[in-house]
Amino acid sequence: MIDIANVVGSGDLDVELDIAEVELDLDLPYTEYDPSNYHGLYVRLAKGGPLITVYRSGKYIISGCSTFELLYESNDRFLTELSELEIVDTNVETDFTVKNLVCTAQLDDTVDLNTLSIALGLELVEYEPEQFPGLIYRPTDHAPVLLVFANGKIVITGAPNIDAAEDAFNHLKEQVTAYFGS
DNA sequence: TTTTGGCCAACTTATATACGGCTACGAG
DNA sequence: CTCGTAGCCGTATATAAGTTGGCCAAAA
Repeated sequence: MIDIANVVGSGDLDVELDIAEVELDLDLPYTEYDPSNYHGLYVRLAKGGPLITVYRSGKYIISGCSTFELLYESNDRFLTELSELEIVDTNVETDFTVKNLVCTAQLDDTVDLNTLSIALGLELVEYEPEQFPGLIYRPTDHAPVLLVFANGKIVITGAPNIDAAEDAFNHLKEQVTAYFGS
């Protein structure tokens, strides 16, 4: 079983924006625009909620969602706010899509990461415990990258959808089972 | 030699994971 | 004063975005 920690999506409003003005027009309590720090406008619809980063080009990113539902709901609310200000049409098509999923999972047992490096194939693994305690695994036939920790905890990142994340995790489990036995 | 252009990389955000190092604070 | 602990930072991963700065080379 894997859990979603973060979902990231992006879309395109297809209009050039004066983001300083957009910040004023939105009149929301949790926005931030500091070009000396970063050129994107940060918008949160709720305190501590998902972050929407808006660019001059009209492209935007939503990150920090723990569910797909929250991601799409945030997108809808954001577009509603913008259409109420007549910045975009009510039925604007932004081609909003999920770009990255960060998930966590757990192996049944602890793992010796040095042994696992050999089992997975040294050319697909990065493991430098003095630099970072997790083993980094980039499977050949799976898009996600997996971080494996000695206590059996796993982080799966870079998946475009939940199936890709699950497939990558199942692949890792098969490798572990095949090499270490069940 | 100086200026200009092009290219690439870092920057920022969220998030889980965990380890070493550092700072700060409280207690003995 | 010293020791222990707690909390935070940097280490690394992916991804979208656009700007900016650095570096190198070529032209003036």
